[in-house]
Amino acid sequence: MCDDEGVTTNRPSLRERKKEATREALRAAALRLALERGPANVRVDDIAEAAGVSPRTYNNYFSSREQAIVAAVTAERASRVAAAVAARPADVSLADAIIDAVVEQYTDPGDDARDALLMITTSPALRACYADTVTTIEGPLAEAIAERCQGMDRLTAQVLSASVGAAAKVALQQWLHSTTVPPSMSGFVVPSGSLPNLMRIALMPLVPALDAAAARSRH
Amino acid sequence: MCDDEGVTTNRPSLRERKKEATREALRAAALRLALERGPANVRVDDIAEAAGVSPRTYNNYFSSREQAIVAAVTAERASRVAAAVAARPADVSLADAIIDAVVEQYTDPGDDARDALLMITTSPALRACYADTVTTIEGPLAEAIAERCQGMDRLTAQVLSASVGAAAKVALQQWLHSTTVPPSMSGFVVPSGSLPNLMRIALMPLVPALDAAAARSRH
DNA sequence: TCAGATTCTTGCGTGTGCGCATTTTTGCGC
DNA sequence: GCGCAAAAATGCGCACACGCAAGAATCTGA
Repeated sequence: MCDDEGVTTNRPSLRERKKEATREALRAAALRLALERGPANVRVDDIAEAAGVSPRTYNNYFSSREQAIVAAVTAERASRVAAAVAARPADVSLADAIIDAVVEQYTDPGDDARDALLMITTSPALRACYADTVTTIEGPLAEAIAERCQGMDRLTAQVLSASVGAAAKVALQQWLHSTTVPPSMSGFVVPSGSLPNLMRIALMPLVPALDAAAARSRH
Repeated sequence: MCDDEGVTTNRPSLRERKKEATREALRAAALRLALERGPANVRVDDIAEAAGVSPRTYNNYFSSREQAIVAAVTAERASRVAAAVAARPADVSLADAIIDAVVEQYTDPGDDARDALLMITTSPALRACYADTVTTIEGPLAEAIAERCQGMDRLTAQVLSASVGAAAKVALQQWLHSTTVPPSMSGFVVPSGSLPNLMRIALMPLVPALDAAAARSRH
């Protein structure tokens, strides 16, 4: 009786909901503890305990200690990039759609993630882990590209999305590096400024490739 | 007396020679043991002992257990790619120079590395580690690109080399995946054939970007 | 030749990643 | 409601990555 399921919620079967709940709990706990005590003073046991699960379970969700912390900030960036690309009207070029979508995800989060970013930039281990998260967009982005350019073969879509991810990673590393070595050497260029700007500049060299592939896909 | 040093050998100061020697010893020992017993039955202690160093020293050279094994095959691929790009005459396009140089490094090694590759494709952990080695070319390749196109800014060179690395990685993963799932599903495309062919195809979408950047660098 | 400064090696201890087998939870058909 | 299959959580144990500090080897300059 009182079996109210599937009416308002369409798919997430209870099992997947709990799964996502614990994942979220781990993310939140990891971020909170890391902000409180500093990243170095947080053991996985602490995170697991704070999330109310076994330490072993933690590694069923995250394969490294830092992953949970950065995941709290990264979360569903990948799917949002893909969705943003798909949401762009069909008359804007593929390159513009992708660049805007990617840059959009890295514009000042403003909210509480501000100090989290600061912490990430401080810890080398977190920096590396954070830079690696850009590669997660490659899968969904490849799908979005293939969806937008019907004639394009799968491999090209994958290569393009991987290149976009690589460019974004370069920009991210450049930005992380510039923020950590403020006034010392590196006296040559570093016109960085804001991350969105830097990322937009980094993606520029790929525009010809995206345009050509898009044109080719339309015969 | 009888101090015969520095005459024939120009620089590698004893210290660096020993360093490279132990690194090579670790590579060789790792590969040999992995081929004999299978990758799963090799502990880092075994490799260290076979190379005549402490287990702790192993991690001063390689940060993961698989790294030493794949390093035996990968070795100096990165510097050879850069050298190959630099060696191409100045009248061939940047895109052709890079594609030929990259593809060249992944053409059938033929020699004893043949069965090593087979072993790598068999073990998932080694596959992942092997796919990651392509990113090592990005640094040297970026330098080679910047060297060839003097007017190009550093960031563009980095983005292009990172994109090339990403494309190569996609090709490699596709190839590794195709060789492990021979007759099952995946019934749609997979025109792979040989790795060099696949890699050449994967790099094609980047040609417009490379051409445009090269043209722009020459004003 | 020798003393001091680098750099590499090593042992130790801690925290981590993960395979495996077991127990608990969830989903589903009756 | 009930029992069974699938999947997740857990406990256990081993091997690994790495920081730290002491010791040995190498480089430097006099």
